Amino acid sequence: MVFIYGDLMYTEEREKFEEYIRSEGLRETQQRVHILDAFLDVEDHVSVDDLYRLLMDREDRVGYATVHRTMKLMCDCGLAREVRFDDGVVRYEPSYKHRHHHHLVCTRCREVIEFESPEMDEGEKRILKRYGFKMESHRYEIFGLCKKCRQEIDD
Amino acid sequence: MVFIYGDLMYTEEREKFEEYIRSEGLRETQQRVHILDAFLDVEDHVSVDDLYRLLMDREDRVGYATVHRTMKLMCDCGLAREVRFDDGVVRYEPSYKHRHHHHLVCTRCREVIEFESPEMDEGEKRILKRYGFKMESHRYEIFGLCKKCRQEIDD
DNA sequence: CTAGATGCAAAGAGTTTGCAGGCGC
DNA sequence: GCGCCTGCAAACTCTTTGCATCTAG
Repeated sequence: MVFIYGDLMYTEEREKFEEYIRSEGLRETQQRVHILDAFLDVEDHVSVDDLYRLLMDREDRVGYATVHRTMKLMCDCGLAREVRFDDGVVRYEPSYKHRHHHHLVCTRCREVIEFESPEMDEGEKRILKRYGFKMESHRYEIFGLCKKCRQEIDD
Repeated sequence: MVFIYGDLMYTEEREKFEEYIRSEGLRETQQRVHILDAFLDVEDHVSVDDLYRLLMDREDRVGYATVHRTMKLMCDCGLAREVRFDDGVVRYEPSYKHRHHHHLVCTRCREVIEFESPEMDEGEKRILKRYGFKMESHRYEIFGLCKKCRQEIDD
């Protein structure tokens, strides 16, 4: 995907964002736009700190608290989704048009691989039925060594 | 299970603990024993704060930091396991002789139901193979409404 | 006796909040 | 211009650490 800095890309996401802003009577501020752009550029699981640094590098000045507040807003409008791995830091991943998936997290190089598994979704349905549980969200994370790290360790 | 306060129960766990203490050249202090007993009594997913309060109620005086340090120790010796749900607090669950399982977490009453699912374990194996990933640990959590809460909401 | 353990308090790390001033609309 | 938003700093929450003191072995 070609990287274009600024407002040219992510038309659909921008529309969804603006629609939400309008429907809630909120305001489309420069900061919110910059944070959204940065978030969509990254295509990864980013912490508030990651985003803040990126924005500083781009000289889009924002406060730390604003990044926090804005990412919550992005979750509310369906563009982002919270993810927590095992280090106690909240990360965000794109949610719009991203199917729900799970994660393989390498404990050595910290790479995150996303996967889907229809057979596991089946198993899940059965569990929900068995316990009469109504799912709102779920997460499945496998921690361990990725292929590359396994090979490097064996050397 | 009959509740007996103090040192009479959990013989196997105590042995495992003492064996670990010995093998590492550590010390079997009153605090460690009290914390272990409290932890095993609870039979639930407890935070350090939960344990600390319980110990205060029992008038087993310990410091907050000691509970933290001791629960890490319990993880090292295989008697406890860390769990993180979606609120950023580390909880611990018994690990010894408890098969690995997953969690249904009710977002309304905070009840935690444990489940196992062989068919999902199968799916998992396939995923690991596909990505050449070596699993060290995993977790699967489903958040939503438990049966009881669903019914209460419908009323 | 003496290393390891404890308890306290202070420091960290991440997140949230209160409020004066700024800026969309 | 009104009211939401921002940025800062301070408050909060949970966890970790430094250090004098205590204690198990």
